[in-house]
Amino acid sequence: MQKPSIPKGTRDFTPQEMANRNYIFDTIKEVFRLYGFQQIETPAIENLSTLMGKYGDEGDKLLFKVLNSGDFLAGLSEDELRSSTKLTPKISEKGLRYDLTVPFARFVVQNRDQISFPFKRFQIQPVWRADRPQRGRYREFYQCDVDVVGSDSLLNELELIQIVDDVFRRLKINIIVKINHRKILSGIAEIIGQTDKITDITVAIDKMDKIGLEKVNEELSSKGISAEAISNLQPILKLTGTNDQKIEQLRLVLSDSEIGMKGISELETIFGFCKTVDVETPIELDLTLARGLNYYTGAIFEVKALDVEMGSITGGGRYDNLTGVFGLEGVSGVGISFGADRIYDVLNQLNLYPETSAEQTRILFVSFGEKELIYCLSWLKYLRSEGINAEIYPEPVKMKKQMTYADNKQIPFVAIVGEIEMNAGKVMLKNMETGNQSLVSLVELIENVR
RNA sequence: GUGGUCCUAGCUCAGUUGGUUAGAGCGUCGGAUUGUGGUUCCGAAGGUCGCGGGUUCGAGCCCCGUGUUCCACCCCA
Repeated sequence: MQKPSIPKGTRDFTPQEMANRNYIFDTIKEVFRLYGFQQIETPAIENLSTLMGKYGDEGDKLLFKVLNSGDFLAGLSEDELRSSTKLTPKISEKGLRYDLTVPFARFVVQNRDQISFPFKRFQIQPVWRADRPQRGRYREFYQCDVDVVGSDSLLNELELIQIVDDVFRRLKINIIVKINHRKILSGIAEIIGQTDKITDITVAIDKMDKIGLEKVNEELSSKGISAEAISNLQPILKLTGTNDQKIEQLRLVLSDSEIGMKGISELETIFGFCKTVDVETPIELDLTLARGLNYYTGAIFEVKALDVEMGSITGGGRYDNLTGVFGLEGVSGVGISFGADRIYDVLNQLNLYPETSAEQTRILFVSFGEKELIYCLSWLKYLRSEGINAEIYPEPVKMKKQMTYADNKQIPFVAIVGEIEMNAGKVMLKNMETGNQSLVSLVELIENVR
């Protein structure tokens, strides 16, 4: 017999774990709806043509590809069989979704006749990445995306920040929102005369936190960025002070860059909005925040948990033309993605789950024979019609066994039914916590259990 | 993709310089208790020591390969 196992980076979830996970999903959903977002779903598999080339070379490598059906090797030449880059497109035309944003862009383009803009959607589904699993990193994990497309207004950015504030307040996780702007990063590249190196620059300074200033400079240098440019970059990397102070300093440095100044003014607007509505969560302008995905064009966000060592638990930003690659130009979008599994890890480490779980059985019927089982059925039906979670132990086995079942499932009430109870038209109701029990009628039962 | 690390019962882990028949706790099942769980006591089941090869009279222990776990890099939620 083989030992069963699951693929690396995937997990099973027990009933208790699912109760905890649903607490997260339900909280997030509730907040999303509060802001007027509507749920959609898209398929787990997409055409590879939809996915490839949207996440950079690295992303393409991390896509799970699905083998074609049938004799997929038929008619292939020697040459094609030997090169995996030539072979892959021949034998696989579908892949598992890598995130929810690109499938959403596809959805918008394909269903534009049924969508009125601005379109506010949320989507909670698993995504798959052929990454090496490690702490906070899985091959299958859930993202909870909220996006607004078809509106350039920075009020959307504000609402996303409010949603973040709201969700993590409800989950009782202390966070900091880091914010940056792609146009400011572009402005910086422009000022130091390295516009073509914008990706290398952002990737390098994204690591400031992790590897420090010196190593970042080394990496910049190894990417072929001149010593002069690196030296021009230093004041920006070392920016300190409040957000307002940082913006003042940036305004000086970027005064000759039109795009940079545009970014500054957008961020100022967003900060202004946040003050207007009193967002309490700390928000920090962090120029080292770059985010890998290259489709962002405006504000970019990232959320870090303050009390736990963990990668970002939420992230997103504005992308001006995501639908362009699918043939719909001029639709701007902004969105964020809550990493449900990392949030789950944070909650587990801090043990922040609420005491009560609504998914529990309230009362278990325990019986001694076939007649008693039948007697219980109408009671069960009535309790359920009253919205009380009730179940019956389906076999009249030894009482100890049935009681243990109730105990393990932490069911607070047990109704014991034998001949005495049946003859009286009642049940013996036992409170499992106190151990007290009494003979009760149906009406009394509901009063006690509810 | 690169480097390191872990793996012994369902779970958490002991296991001496390589030496007879591999242990414990928890959990499971049965009994003490024919209509009463969470406490207690007694008993039982449960293992190809990740897998494959090698060294040896003899391998859970040493060597090689491989898978997996966790960690770091790359990248990312």
